[in-house]
Amino acid sequence: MADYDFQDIETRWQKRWADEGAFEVHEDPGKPKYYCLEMLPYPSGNIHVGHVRNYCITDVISRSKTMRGFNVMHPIGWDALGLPAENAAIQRGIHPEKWTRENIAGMKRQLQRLGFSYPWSREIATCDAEYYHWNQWFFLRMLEKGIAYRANSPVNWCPSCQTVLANEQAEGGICWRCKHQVQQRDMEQWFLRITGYQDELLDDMAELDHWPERVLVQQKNWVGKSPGAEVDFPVDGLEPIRIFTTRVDTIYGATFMVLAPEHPMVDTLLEGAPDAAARKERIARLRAQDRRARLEGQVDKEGVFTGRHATNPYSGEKIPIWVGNFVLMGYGTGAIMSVPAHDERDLEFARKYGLDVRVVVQPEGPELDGATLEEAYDGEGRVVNSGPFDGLPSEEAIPKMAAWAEEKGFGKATITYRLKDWLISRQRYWGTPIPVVYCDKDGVVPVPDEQLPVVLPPDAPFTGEGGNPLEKVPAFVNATCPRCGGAARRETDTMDTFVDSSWYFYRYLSPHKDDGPADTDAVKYWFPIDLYVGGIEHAILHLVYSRFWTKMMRDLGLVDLNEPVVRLFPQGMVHRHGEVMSKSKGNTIAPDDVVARYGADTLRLYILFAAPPELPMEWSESGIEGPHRFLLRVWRLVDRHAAAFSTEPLAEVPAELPPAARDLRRKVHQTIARVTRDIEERIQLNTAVAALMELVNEIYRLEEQVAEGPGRPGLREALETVIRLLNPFTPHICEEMWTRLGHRETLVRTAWPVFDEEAAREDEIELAVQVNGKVRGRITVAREAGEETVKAKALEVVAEHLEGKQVKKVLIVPGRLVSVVVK
RNA sequence: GCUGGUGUAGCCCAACUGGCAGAGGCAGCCGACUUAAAAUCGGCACAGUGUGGGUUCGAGCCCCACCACCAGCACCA
Repeated sequence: MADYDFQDIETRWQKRWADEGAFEVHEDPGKPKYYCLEMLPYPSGNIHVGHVRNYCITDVISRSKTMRGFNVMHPIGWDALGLPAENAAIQRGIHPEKWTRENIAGMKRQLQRLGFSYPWSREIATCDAEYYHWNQWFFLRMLEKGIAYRANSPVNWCPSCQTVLANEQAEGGICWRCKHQVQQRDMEQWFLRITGYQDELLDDMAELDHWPERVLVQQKNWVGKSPGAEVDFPVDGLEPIRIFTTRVDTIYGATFMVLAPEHPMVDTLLEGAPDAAARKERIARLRAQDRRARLEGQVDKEGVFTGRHATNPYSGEKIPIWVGNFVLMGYGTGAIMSVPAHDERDLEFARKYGLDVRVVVQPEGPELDGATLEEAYDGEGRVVNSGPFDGLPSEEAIPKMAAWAEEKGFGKATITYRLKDWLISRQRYWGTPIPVVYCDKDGVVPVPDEQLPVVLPPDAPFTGEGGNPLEKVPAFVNATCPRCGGAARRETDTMDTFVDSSWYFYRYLSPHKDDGPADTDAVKYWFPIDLYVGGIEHAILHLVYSRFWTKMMRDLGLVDLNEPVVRLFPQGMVHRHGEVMSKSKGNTIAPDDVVARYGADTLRLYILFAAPPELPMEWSESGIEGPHRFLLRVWRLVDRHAAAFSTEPLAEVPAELPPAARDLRRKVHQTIARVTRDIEERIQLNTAVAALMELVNEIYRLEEQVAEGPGRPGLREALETVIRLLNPFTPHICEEMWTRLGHRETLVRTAWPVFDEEAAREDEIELAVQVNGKVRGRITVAREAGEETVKAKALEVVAEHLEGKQVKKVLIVPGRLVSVVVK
C-alpha cells in the first residue's frame, strides 16, 4: 500500500498548478462568469487561522464553480500600506517598505502552501506606486467635482497613532486600530464628501437583498437619517438659538432649552448674567467630563442655568436656557428644546432641577398630568395645549407645524444625519501622498495627471519623535507650483489606507493598466462581484467606503453599477478556549505547524467541517483528528482499487443492478445533490463534508459486495464521485488519487459529477405510523404505492392500538408518515 | 434598555416547506485483528431539543412570556 505522504503530494501538486498556471483566467464571453472575492490581508507578517478560514470558504466555492463550468475570478492581493509598517521602522529600524515586502513574501509562501486557487499574475500590493498612482488620480477627479475638499473642523486625533482619524474609525471615542482614546482637535484636513451619497447609501440597500440583515442594520444606524425640523428661538439682544427636533409637534410643551457645553453661544449668553463667573466654572467642569462617557451616556445628567431666557416662537413664552452635559455638539445644532412630558431624557433633567412638565400630546386613555408624570410619553396622540394646532393627531401636526415655521420665517423641515464626511488625511509616512502643493501665490494647486504618481521618498527619517517623517524630507516637500512655476510646499499628509481597499477589486481585473485605474470592458464582464467573504468588523468601515467609491466611480463614468457586491458573506471568527483567537490574547494557532503535522488538506477540511461558516468556530486540538482520519480512510479505499481501475477500460454502470450496487448508486447520486446544494446555495460547507463522510462509510459497507460482477462499474463511479466532490475541499490528495485512477487531466479541468435524479430515487419507502401523535409502528411500501394501499397497511400494523376506538381521521404525509387520529 | 443571532448527547454539530430527534466528527464502551499495544475494521450506548405556556392529528421548527450566552446599537434631540 502507498503511504499518504501529504508533504510530498501537496508540494508536488502546488508546483504543477503553478507550472501550468492552472488558475489564471481571462474574459471569456462563452462562459458564465463568477467573481469570488475575499478580503485582502494586511501583510502583518503571518497568515493566521482567521484568514485561513476566510480563504478556505472562497477556495471551495471557486474550485467547485470552476468544475461546474464557470469562468471564475478568485484573486488575492495585499493591503500593504498602513501604520504597523511604520511602527516597525521606528522600533526596529527596518524601512516600512522592506518590512512590508518581506512580510508579503512570507505570507505568500504560506498561502501557496495551503493550495489556494489564485491567479497569481493578478496579485496586487497597494504599496506599489503603480497602484497608489490611481488613488491619487481618483483624488484629483474628486477634487475637480468638489467631492474632495479641505476644511477646518473638530477632528479625532489619536495620540498613540499620531494622526487624525475618520469619525467611523474613532467610534465611541476609541481608535479602531490601537484602542486608545482619541482627542478632539480643531485642524484643517482633507475630506471626501460621502454625505453627498448618504441617501443613496440608504436607498440602494433595497438592491442588497443577498446581504445579511445585521450588516445593513449597522450601516443604516451609522448613516443615522433622522427627519425633523429646525426652529430658531429668539434671545433678547442676541442671535437666536437654533435647535433641531424630530418632534416639532411637542414644541408647545418646551419648558426650557439646553445647549451643549461646547455650544459657541454659551459664553455670549453668560455675559451679563448674574454670577457669570461661577456659572462659567461649572460649565467648564461639564466640558471636562470624559468625552467617551458623555457620548455613551455613562455620566449622570447635569446642567447649569445660564440665567438667560429665550422665546418659544410658537407660544411666545419665555423659557430658561440651560447648559447640559447630555446635549452633544456633534449632532444636530448642539442645542435642543426640552419637552420633559414627552422625552425621557428631558423628564429626568426636569425632575432633577425642578423644571415645569407640560403635557401637549394626549394618547388614548386616561389624561396625562405633567405634575405627576413618572414616565415621559413619547408616542403619538392628539395635540393639546398647543394653540391653533389643538386636536390634530401628532403625525399630522408635525408637517403642519414645520410648514408654519417656514411661513413665518423662524424654521423649516430638515433632515439630520449622523454620518459625517470621510476624513482621509493622515499625518503619517506609509500611505498614498495626497497630490497637491501649496503655493503662496496660487494657493492649493493639484498635481497634474501627467506628474503622477507622487512617489513616497525612500529616505525619510523614522525617529518616532512625532510629526510626519515626510516633513523632514526637503526633496519631497520642496516642489514647484504647476501653475506659476514658483516655489511651493508639497502636501505631506497621506491618505487613509481605507482608500486603498475601497476599489482594489476593480484593479485585479487589469492590475498593470497604466492609463487608468480599471479596464472598462473587464469591469463589464466581471462585475458585480458575485460573492464577497470576509470579517463583519468592516460593516461600517470598508463596506460603506466601498459602496460609496463605486457610486463615485459611476458618477465619473467609469462603471455602470450602483453596488459592487451582490452577495456578502461574513464568516465567523475562530475561537480557542472560548475566546476569540488573537495575538493579544496569546491563543493563536500557527497554520504552518498544523500543515507540518497534518498537511494543508487536513487543515482545510477541519476548518470547514468544524462549524457552519457563518458561526464562530471553536478550535480544538482533538477535533482535527477526525478529518485527518477521514482522508486516510479515503486514501486507503482508493489505494485498494487504483491499480486495477487505472488499467481497466471505463464501463457504463448498467441500468439493472443487484441490490447492493443499486443502494450504492443511489447514495452516490443523493450525495451529489446534497454536496452541490450545500456548497452553492447554502454555503453550508460543514454539512457538505458530513455528506461525503456518509458516502465513504457507505462505500466501505458495500465495497466487498460490489467489487466484482455487474456492480463493479458502480464502485468506480462511487470512488470517482467522492474524489471530484471532495476536490474543492482537499485538492491535493484528490488530484493524487485521480491520477492514480489513471486520469491524465487535472481535476481543475475536470467537470463536476452530474446528478441523475432517477438513480437517486428510493424504490421503497419506510413510513412511520402514528396513533394520536405517537409512533406505534412502521410500514414499508413501494415508492409509487397508492394512498389506499398505504392506509390499509398502516391500519393493519397498528390494529392493536385501534381496538375499541373510533378512527376519526387518517393523514398521509407522502414519503414521511401516516398519522391516525382515534377517539 | 433596544435590535438581531444562538441554545439539540460529555463536546463540536445535523434535522429540506411543522412529519419517526441523529447525518458527520471528537471523546467513551464492546468485539475482530495483534504476543501485546497503537493503527485499522465492525459494532454499541448516551439527549427528548434552555424554561413555562399556547396553536396543531403532530412542534427542535410556528405564537406568547421568560432565562443564558454572543454581536450590534444606545443621552443622536
